[in-house]
Amino acid sequence: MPDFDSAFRALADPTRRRIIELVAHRGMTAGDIASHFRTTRPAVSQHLTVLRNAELLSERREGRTRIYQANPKTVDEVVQHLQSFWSGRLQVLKRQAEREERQQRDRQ
Amino acid sequence: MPDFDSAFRALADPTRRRIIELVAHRGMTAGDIASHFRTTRPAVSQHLTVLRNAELLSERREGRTRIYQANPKTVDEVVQHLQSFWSGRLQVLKRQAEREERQQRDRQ
DNA sequence: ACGACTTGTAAGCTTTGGCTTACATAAGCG
DNA sequence: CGCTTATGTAAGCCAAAGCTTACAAGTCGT
Repeated sequence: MPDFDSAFRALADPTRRRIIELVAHRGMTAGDIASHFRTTRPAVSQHLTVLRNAELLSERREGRTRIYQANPKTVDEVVQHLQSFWSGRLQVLKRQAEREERQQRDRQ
Repeated sequence: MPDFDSAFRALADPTRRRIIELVAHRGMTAGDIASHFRTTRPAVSQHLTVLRNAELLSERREGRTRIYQANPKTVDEVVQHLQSFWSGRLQVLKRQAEREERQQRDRQ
């Protein structure tokens, strides 16, 4: 079970979100990931630490490189948690909002 | 279309996430919301501003009160965006991870 | 053992973020 | 018109976060 607090905090940074997208499909080495950004390599390394602590990425060592890959289970749980905010009322409220929007449009 | 950056940043704070849960079902006045927290009312008011700017809440004025309610459309879009990180590979990777976990368990 | 390569960590700086107190604004009520 | 109620805004403070440079720690090849 992930810590939602650290997960949401990790997702707050745009660089970290881009990192997750990068390694969603396949694993990549730390240096390879860093090369996709303008910031320095240590900065990216720190982002990787944050993402790993949030269990959004998994790390495996291979020779002298470290390979990072997204941890789909955690992201999935974050999505589930976000959806549970609405506890099934999402659809209801959405329809309600659309209805109100329609009424407002029709009034004009 | 919401600004994902401000939305994710808004969700990074635990108090703000609790606020969203509070007003997911029904609208509540600013003071009513603030009474659910230990922090001062102005602090909560600032959180409400952040959430409104991220379009996660909608505000309507009623007399001398302001009523806040979650904006399901934006939350929904954030969820969609998170899921799109995986572009359909979520299930694949999840099964893969579970398979690896099983293998690792069986090895012990 | 040595040198190059890959990566993480420490220290320090600057910006951002959240909190508090004090003040401003605006609506309702007598 | 004052007075109260409901709320937002401004100023200032402190902690957290992100960046950079410098350094440490493994790993591979010769």
